[in-house]
Amino acid sequence: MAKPTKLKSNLRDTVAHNIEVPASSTSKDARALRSGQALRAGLLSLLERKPFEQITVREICKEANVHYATFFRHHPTKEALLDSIATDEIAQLNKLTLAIRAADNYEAGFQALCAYVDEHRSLWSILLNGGAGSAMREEWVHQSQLVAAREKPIASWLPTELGTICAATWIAETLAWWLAQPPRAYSVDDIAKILYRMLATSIMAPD
Amino acid sequence: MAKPTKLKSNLRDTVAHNIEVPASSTSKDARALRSGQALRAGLLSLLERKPFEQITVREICKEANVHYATFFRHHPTKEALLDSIATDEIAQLNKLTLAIRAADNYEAGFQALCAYVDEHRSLWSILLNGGAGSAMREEWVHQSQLVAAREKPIASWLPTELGTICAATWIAETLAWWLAQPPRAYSVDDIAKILYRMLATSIMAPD
Amino acid sequence: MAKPTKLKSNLRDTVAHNIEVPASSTSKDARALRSGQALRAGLLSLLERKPFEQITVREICKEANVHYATFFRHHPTKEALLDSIATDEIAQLNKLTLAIRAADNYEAGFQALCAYVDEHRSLWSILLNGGAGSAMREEWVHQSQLVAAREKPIASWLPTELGTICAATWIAETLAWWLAQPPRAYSVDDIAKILYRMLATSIMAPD
Amino acid sequence: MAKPTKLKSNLRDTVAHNIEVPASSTSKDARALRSGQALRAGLLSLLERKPFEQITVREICKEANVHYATFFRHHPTKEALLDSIATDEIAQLNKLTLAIRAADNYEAGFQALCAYVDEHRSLWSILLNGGAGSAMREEWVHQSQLVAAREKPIASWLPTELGTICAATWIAETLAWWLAQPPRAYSVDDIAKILYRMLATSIMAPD
DNA sequence: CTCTAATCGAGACGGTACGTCGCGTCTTACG
DNA sequence: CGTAAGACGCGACGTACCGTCTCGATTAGAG
Repeated sequence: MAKPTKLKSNLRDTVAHNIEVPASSTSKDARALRSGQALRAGLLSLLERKPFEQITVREICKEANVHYATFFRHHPTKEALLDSIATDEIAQLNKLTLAIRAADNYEAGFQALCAYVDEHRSLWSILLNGGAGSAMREEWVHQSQLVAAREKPIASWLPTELGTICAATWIAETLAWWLAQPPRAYSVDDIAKILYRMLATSIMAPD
Repeated sequence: MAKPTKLKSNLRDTVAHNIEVPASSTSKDARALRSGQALRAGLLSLLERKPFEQITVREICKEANVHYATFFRHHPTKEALLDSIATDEIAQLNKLTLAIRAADNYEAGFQALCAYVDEHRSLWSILLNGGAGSAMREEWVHQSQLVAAREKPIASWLPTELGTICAATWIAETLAWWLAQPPRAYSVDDIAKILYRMLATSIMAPD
Repeated sequence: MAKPTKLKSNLRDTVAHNIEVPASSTSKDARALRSGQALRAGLLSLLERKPFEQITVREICKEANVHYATFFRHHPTKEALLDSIATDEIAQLNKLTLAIRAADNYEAGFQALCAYVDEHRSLWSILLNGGAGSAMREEWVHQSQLVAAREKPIASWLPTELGTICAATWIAETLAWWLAQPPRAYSVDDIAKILYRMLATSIMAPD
Repeated sequence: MAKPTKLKSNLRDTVAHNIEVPASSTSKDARALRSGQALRAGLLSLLERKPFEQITVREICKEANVHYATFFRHHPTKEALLDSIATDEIAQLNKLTLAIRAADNYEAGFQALCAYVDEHRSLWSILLNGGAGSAMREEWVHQSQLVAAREKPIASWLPTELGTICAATWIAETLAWWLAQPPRAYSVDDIAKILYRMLATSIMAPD
């Protein structure tokens, strides 16, 4: 059954837009770059204050000082903008997440993951605890599924797909909780240890 | 930070409606009951086919054969309707979920939980995997937090709040995954065992 | 070849509107009537000041104190509104115009025509000399053609079709010119005589 | 009262353009000439198929294989382009039209007029019966008025101004009708005779 | 036969109007 | 005389052209 607000899904569902070709990636015009970045910043700024669904394209444009029509020259819909913001970071993070399994040293992997998030604390705080939290979680699980599909299962007692879901969900939720705590309540080490212990004793536990 | 699509939050955010007093709870009129149930059934029916945000009040009314204006005599908004559908079931389920901790026999607790869901398979399939999945998950976690706040922590190495989040999320995700599988692929027993193994050895484990 | 701004043609060209059924004719709601009349008056008022093509639906609505979306609940396009204003009057006038040929007394026919226009001087002043002048002329010729097609030709030296065009055009142009003159510069009688002399001795003259 | 789509009026109404100086007249560059001619041809080609108002600057450019921005280096607006196409021809034709009154031999004058139009049949077919028909008629009457203002009236029973309007309108309508007929249905001679007979027996008739 | 300046293609951008859609309120007229 | 039907104001949606404005890349035509 369709996950409603999944970013990728929404992206795929968008009908053809006849306007102009979105210039998101290939543009070399300095103006286009400035507009694109302003829109990103504008959306992130709004996500600190209100849920994504209540954010209007017009609001993003006003926040970014970019004309309404210009928005659609960059992104076919506001979901696409959120996705283009999120995809890079999620992919980056997912790389670390999945690297954990490949590495011999799980603990070091979690350590790297948490350190990375800590370095981009404000951004990830918005992404996970801001107005797009649930969309981000879904996208996270989705991307994890894609990557995990190419790996071999771990615990035989736990269906691979479900295992991936739980692992991804667990990491995302933990990080979200962490970022919602007072600044220095928990160190990178603390969280890495929690993550490790939880996964090692449950999902990754041998049969 | 605000959870965006949380049902209760949305409910609380609704501004005053000058129309008539919502008849959802206090009404004794037979017609009002019939309308209320028709609206519930209508929304559930639509949730099987499309995401909640894309469902229109007018659609619900058409599905329920209820006049548009009548909808607002029962619920101030469509979120309120979804909430009124979900709250009861979630509370019911949450009672079972939390009862697991109280019970001496964890496995029996999970068994009861899964059996209950299995009995209401089609409803829960819609709620968890239908168009309101993410809202349901958030509401679930939210209610779990409320209940768990009154209990005493278990594992000292795991912050209580995070433990609750993890337990609620994992159960919800596991059930959602289960309900998305082919009808009889996994038995009530299978899922209960998985849940037990996942949770009992980690969250509920002593320090 | 297609007459571009012909009102009827534009009407026919309009694609399907999915909004709600236009309530122009059958509505009994007092509010709908008030909106409809306000829109008519608004357009006429604007036509005194600027060409039809430069008039915007939004302007009409502002002038009429009617919401933009409401416009389309009455008319699929601004051309349709103009048409619904014009058709009645043109048909009325055309009846008189064509009646001239049927009557024994041409002069009396022209007299009646001019008297009618004089009675609705301000309206016709707007229609013929306002911002919709050329559209009105084209519609006039068009309707004349339709009616004349059912009559038998008069002067053999002049192709019927061309004769009709000429008659309709001349009458329209003469009336337009008349209405543009200072109020009492020419009497109803003067114009009736001019029309009679122009048309009776040429178009209606036998071979 | 303002004639709405009159080309000259539209031209006069255009606000200052800060772009570059229009190269239409003063340019000697071969490239500029080529662009200018391509735009003229493009507009005429489109006018065969659709009304002027529905033609887009971008369409003209695509038709002419000229870049959009280049259009404005030649003409401030599409009306200006149409005007620059039409003015020459109308002036040419008007010269012949007015020459009729000066010449002793009216019939020869009409003959010359019709012959000229016949020679440029395809162009005038577009101008009069194409998508800019009504604008052309209005411009025609307008120019006729300007020239006629310097002449002395003919028939005392007919106000000069109205006489000019009717004459110009009559000629324009007749030519338009002629050009809309099958290629060789009416000869140059036929039309010249019709024009002559109509005007001689009505507008030009002595008191 | 350069080289300088005019011309052009490409396209991002701010604007304004379009017509559609769903919302929630509120009036009516009907049964 | 209460309720359905639905007109209405509202405001966001996404599209379409508009005309302005950099930019480089050519390509004349004057020195």
